[in-house]
Amino acid sequence: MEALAEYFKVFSEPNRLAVLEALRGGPLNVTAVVEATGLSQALVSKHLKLLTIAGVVQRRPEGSLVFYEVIDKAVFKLLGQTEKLLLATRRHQLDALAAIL
Amino acid sequence: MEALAEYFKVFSEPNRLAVLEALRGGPLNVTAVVEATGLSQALVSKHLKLLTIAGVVQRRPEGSLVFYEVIDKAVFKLLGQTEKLLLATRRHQLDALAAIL
DNA sequence: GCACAGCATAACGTCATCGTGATACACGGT
DNA sequence: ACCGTGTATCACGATGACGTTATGCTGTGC
Repeated sequence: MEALAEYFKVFSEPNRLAVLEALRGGPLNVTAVVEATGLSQALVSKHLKLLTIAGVVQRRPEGSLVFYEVIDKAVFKLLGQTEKLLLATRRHQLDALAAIL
Repeated sequence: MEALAEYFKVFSEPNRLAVLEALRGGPLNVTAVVEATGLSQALVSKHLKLLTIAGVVQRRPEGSLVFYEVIDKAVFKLLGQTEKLLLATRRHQLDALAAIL
């Protein structure tokens, strides 16, 4: 339960999700992620480190560049399913609201 | 993306997950959740409020008691799948470690 | 109408996380 | 060996979340 909450925390940050999303198409180096997301370099570096430690992403130095890659693309499936549940939840809320009004 | 991160944040707290877990079997009133989790009453109340606002849980006063119930049990599916992915991730990490040693 | 149980909220201290700006480090090219 | 690009890290301030203790509120039974 502890560990599960920690894992969820990894995905509970908009900028971190943006970084992940940038990596959906395949490996990118840090600067490319910076350009794709519009975030500061320091911030991207931090988030990538976190994602690496979390085991979501893999670090691969290549010459003077450092490429990052999503290890298990199933994370994107998780993101998708979570979004789906989120939408269903919003529907329920609207239904509940409609039942009152 | 914003909203998705917020939604993930709902599940990124051990005690909140414990509260959810307590509700897996069906509706419970606050005191019952307190007993099931061992958390303080005030804390349980807060987490339940959060879960309610998030649309995960539904509040239903019944006499002097207040029952809470998980609206869409699909959340438990989400928890399960996330845990599965977490385990797979751990496996990858161990594999990577083994490849080095 | 009172007392009590159940639940919610307020106020507070504490701690973690986020983002930034500045700086250090690593590598390749010249 | 030096410079520039790319990346990581540090130090800092700000913000927000969590948990506790204490107090309020609501409904029930006497």
